[in-house]
Amino acid sequence: MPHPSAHHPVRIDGFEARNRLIAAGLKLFSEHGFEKTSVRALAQAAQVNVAAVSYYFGDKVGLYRALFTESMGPLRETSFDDPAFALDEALDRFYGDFLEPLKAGDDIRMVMKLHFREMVQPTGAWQAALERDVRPQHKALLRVLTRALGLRRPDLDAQRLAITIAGMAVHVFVFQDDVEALCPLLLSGPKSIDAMADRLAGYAVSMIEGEQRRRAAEIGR
Amino acid sequence: MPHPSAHHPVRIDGFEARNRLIAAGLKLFSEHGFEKTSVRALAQAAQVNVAAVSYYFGDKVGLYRALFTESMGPLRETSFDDPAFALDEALDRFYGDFLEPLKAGDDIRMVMKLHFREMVQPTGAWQAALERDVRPQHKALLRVLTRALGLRRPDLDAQRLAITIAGMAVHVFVFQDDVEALCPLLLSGPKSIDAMADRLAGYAVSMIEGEQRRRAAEIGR
DNA sequence: ACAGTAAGCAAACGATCGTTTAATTTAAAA
DNA sequence: TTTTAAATTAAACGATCGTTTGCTTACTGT
Repeated sequence: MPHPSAHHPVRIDGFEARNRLIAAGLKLFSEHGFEKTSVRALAQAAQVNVAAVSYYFGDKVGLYRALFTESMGPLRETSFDDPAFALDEALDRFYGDFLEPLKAGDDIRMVMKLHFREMVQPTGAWQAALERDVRPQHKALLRVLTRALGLRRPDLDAQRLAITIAGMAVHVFVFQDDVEALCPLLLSGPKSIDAMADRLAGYAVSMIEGEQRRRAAEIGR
Repeated sequence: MPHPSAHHPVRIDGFEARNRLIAAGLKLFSEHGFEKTSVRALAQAAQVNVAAVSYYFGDKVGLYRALFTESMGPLRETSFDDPAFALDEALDRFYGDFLEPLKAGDDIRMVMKLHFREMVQPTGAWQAALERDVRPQHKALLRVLTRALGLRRPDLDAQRLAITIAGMAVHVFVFQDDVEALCPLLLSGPKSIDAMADRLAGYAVSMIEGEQRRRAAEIGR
């Protein structure tokens, strides 16, 4: 009775229950977290039997891992660190790409919420995603910054800048709900999100220019 | 057999077990979250009987609420928005005050971790703390910004700035572990934290100056 | 010394959890 | 139609959860 993902099943309609479980898991896990979502609640939301979870995914964490990896879709190509880009162009692309999923439907928003929930409550699935998705983006950003600051290798202050600039993008996702509660107009609709990405890029440019001045002044004295 | 917090108990040594439970709860809740921390694990860590939790706090969430409010200590006076301060002074104080708890012992760090964990996994205790602690800080920050931008009332772009500037401080707390994993030197020791607060204030100043220029250019065209 | 009360404890309670079992239904292959 | 295996189901499993129950211990005040 192993779940059929190993030896490909013949039946097609059986995957409908599987898909419904994925959808229900995405909704419930992102809403209430992994621990507070019971298998029975998942089954009820997906309108399947309780046993379907272990039947299709082995166990509860199997379902979690499956929707965590499957629902993320293909990894977007990141190329904002192309030396051909000016600094503001690169940052425009960085924030534009980063916040773009926010404009899509609720599904992707739930996936994002799941991911960033994992950062605070690591269940193990995050570590893999971090190494594969976040680390390259961070290193690319660090490359852009070292170039902008005229460094050969990133130093501690370049790291501080990179962490902060990336953190501004992350912040929009993580505290999405709080932000919307505080100021609903700030992230409503694609227009507002584009504007936010625009502003964030502007902020980052200002920060980098300020850092350039700070370094110049520090060398001067 | 109601827990003695209502009718103040006479015995003193009984509070030792209570204090140990608070300490253990602070540690375990901040490490593993509320759901994944069992009452038995709490009792074992505090070296008390399982029944002690309901004896002293009524139930598990009673312990949680108690340590959530008690361990936070007296609310710090926030006065960074004094009009007498220059912009950079105000922001220095803002980030300095905000990050100062990071320099203290592990206890306060755990309290902070608890608080920001609540933001992602609200258990209800957060909403009260948000209205009482965060909202005033945010409004004060907004006051500083409207003054710096020469506005009469905060507009959408001022809100964007405020959210981002505050978010940079929050980010340090929430992703403290990830940041330390990525670059251990960035937040180790009071010196590094002071430096981080210093840089963040500088970033914020740069952002605000950039925003001033952006507004001037927008009016110009 | 003795009564009164807070504190501490082992044990058990009922509920819910994730998971498994065994039997039945369904539908494609023979 | 018969066969075969996947899909689905109700029921139960063992474990763990938060909490409660009596009972014993230790201390205080009269």
